[in-house]
Amino acid sequence: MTQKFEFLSKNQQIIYDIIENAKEPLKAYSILYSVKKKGIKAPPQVYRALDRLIKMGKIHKIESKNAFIACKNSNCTISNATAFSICDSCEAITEISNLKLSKYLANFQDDTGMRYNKYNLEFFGLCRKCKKNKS
Amino acid sequence: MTQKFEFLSKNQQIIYDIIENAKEPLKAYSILYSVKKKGIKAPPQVYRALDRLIKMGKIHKIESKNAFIACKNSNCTISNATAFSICDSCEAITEISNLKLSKYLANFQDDTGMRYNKYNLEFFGLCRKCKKNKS
DNA sequence: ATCGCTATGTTATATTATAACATATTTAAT
DNA sequence: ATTAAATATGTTATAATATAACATAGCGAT
Ligand SMILES: [Zn+2]
Ligand SMILES: [Zn+2]
Ligand SMILES: [Zn+2]
Ligand SMILES: [Zn+2]
Repeated sequence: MTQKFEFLSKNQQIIYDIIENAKEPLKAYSILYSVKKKGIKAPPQVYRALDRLIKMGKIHKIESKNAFIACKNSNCTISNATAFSICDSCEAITEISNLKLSKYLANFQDDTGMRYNKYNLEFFGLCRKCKKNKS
Repeated sequence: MTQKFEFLSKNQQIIYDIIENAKEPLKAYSILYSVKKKGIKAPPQVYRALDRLIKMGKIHKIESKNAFIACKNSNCTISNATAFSICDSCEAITEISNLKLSKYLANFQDDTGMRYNKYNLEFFGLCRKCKKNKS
């Protein structure tokens, strides 16, 4: 297992498990609802865990959806370079793990010469299934 | 003037003018506050205008900041391909208009062969000024 | 044992965004 | 000009997302 030596606190572990086992990105309040039975009762508890999991690179936030997804990409445990594929029809979301793309973007500098240490890219289109259904 | 032949309704024009003249991206409720004197009183009026301006490509939403910025990039009046540079320190935000980048991303296909008709990219780093101030 | 740091618990509130419905205005067809 | 459809606006209420502020608990290092 590519298990990094990073400990999760109790709440962090509870919340990570839920996100990790979900089939789709989860919203903060849906997470809150799921963890009520585990004793986590209030939004700050959820948001604090989310913040830390993001900083650790264990999860990412899909900004255009306000939803959280577990990182399946052992490369980006630093959470500073993320790319997602989002289907406009069924909302299926997957993390893109493409070395050429990440290299291209990590090395990108704009016309003023500014360099970046972090990026987030969200692609939208129709996934295979939805494209088929339309044709 | 590269004035496109697209009419803005009264509220759309009021709200576009404010965003266009702002030095930085504006939040919806700060726009609402600014336009109270023009008779726009409620959030839905602002959000509706924002939605339509976005669809027209006249403005873009900075997803990571929930803020709205006028498009200065005559290319992207279709709003389907956006890239921004965001300074982590002073929050300066500018739209990146780089032909190589936009071509690369428009033609990108992931490992499953999926193609995209829209993307949004947000780069983070330190702008020139902030980098200087740190050194 | 005490200090400093991190995590947690809790209440209240701030911020962002939409639902739902009524009315008005514009556009296009008859 | 009359009507119908489509678009835009006005209005109230509420939903959804996120943070402030403060109190308490746990834990590791000196
Ligand atoms: Zn990842
Ligand atoms: Zn799909
Ligand atoms: Zn633009
Ligand atoms: Zn700066």
